[in-house]
Amino acid sequence: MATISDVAARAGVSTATVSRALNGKSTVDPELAARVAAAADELGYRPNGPARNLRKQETAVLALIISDVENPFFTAISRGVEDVAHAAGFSVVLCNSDDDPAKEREYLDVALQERVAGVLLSPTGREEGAALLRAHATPIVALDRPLPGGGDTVLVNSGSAAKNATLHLAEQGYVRIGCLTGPSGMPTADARLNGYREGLEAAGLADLGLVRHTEFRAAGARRAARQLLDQDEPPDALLVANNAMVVGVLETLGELGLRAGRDVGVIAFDDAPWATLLDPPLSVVSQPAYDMGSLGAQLLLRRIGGDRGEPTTRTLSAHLVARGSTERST
Amino acid sequence: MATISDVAARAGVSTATVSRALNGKSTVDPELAARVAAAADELGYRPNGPARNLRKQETAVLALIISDVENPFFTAISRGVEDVAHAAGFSVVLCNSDDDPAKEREYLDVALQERVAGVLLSPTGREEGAALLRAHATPIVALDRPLPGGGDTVLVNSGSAAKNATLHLAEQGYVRIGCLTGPSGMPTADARLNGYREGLEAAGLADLGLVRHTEFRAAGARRAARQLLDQDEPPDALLVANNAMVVGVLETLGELGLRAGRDVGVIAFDDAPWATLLDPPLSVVSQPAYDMGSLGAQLLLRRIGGDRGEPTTRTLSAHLVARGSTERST
DNA sequence: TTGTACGCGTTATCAA
DNA sequence: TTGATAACGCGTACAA
Repeated sequence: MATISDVAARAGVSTATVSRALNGKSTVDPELAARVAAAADELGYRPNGPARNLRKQETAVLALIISDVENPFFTAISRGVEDVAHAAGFSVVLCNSDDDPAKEREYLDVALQERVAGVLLSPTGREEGAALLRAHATPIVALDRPLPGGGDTVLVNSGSAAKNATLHLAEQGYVRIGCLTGPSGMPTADARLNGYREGLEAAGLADLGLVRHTEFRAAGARRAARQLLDQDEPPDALLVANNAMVVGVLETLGELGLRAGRDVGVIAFDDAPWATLLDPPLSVVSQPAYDMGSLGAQLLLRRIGGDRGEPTTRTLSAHLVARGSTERST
Repeated sequence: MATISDVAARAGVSTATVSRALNGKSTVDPELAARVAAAADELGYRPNGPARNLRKQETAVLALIISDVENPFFTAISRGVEDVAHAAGFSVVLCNSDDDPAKEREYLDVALQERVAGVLLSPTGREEGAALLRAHATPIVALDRPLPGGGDTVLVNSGSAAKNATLHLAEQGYVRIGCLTGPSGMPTADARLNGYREGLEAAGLADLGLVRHTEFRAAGARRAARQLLDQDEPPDALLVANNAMVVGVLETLGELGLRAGRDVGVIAFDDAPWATLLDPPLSVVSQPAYDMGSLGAQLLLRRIGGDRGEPTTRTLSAHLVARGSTERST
């Protein structure tokens, strides 16, 4: 592949002039610049990225470490990140941690090694990973979940949204409200559970212990829902902590011949295009995932740009979308 | 950040020895190797990726250029790619082309500039992009859509799957079968349309011109479905070319008070977790997206490994999953 | 305004 | 087995 000296030779100038011309420095004779441009074009010259990165001691690459691209919540985040990054001339390397601390750590190592300009991380839990990055002065922004040691963070008010959702269920007349949340120890799972409990209390409802922890997936939720609903005194409503899980819950309802809304109130985190297609339509807590991604990327780019201000935490608002699955009369 | 010479100084050896020790060359005294490892550990040393890439004239990075990560079909592909790449020690940079040739071209430029080891591309259409890569000897694998100039490709038999889906509708007693497909000129859209026409013919049904082209999104499909169904002689069944579009179609059915299956048979490309939650459950043509990704990555890695064999095209099979939305009696 | 020459951090070659 | 040294391709300080 053609190098800068090939271009220089062809244009009859020095490599320095080529570099200057191609990088748009003003201090270059227009005629020479034209010759250089022509030569570069003819040779199909592309600056060698690694060489340039080495020389400049910086890259235009962001690492985005999330649990799973197949989760619509995270794909929306990643789309927000990508759009902002791309507009600023940055590339994004995407990493699936599968919520596995070891995998997360591994990707952080790669990010460090490749000298990425910054990292967007949805932390699996209590990490020493954060310290790792800080020690190497690589800017980092936490998404969706806080970073143990602090730092720039973009969150959603999961807890209060869960509380509101619980209150909404209570207002609709449900009295035995249960909750399916994620693995205990995972911040979002815990926040939603706490919000749920606050909601029960605020509504004056007793906590009947109708709670199950499971991984954030349909299969686990299916089992958990089955357990809860097979009890002697089953819940008459469920707050479900994410989109994948509610699929399992609704399947289980179907198997048991129960109808969402009428028999069991259902509300879940994360809206989806298909939520309105269900019968009854699914009530949800809609999270601004795309905005989280784009805001996080903006924060990160500011740091990369040299901002040394205090760490900021931005908390975005989820909002409740009431549909038929939380109406008894449905 | 610590460099290799820092480590060398601390361990009291030369940089060459450090390099050898850290890269596990056998020709290094165990005791020295231990000293090096200790020094590297104490300094928190990470080899400088760009420097190494420059020196080795190769990177362990794959570029994946798809139209949109928010499309579940492509996220499944990207997950397949990522898993295989990661297992082989490669990173993946993810790019959303939005089916815009200009954006695709831009990303190809970046990929070339960063000297990625290879590219996985879902081509927007008739490209000169392929030629670009070939000219620079960067291995490329086309996913889901063929590359104009040929080359390694992983496809799905969209066309025959569409034909089967059409035959299935005909067998179920539908006689005025329409088709909503993607933009004309896009290979998958055209293949599905052609398959649909073959299906009509094989079933002995007249082609009534019940075809609409739209972008692969819900909004376009909504308008198109409305147009078709508002006709004097509307279709009694629809073959829909993807998952996002069928959301628009089903919404439109709902607005018009029509029931899938009973009033209008519906079958769409791409299965989804929520397809069975609908009433009636949605019949689909299920595509092996994850496998496409992982197979594509394997093909690419083989090329990167130096395989100079003939270009291969692998065509995977989609399969029909009949559910309630293609049953008149539902 | 242009050119020469150095160094970014590694790995690979060659002698020792 | 080890060390000195030369690249890899680029950007930039300095000299012209």
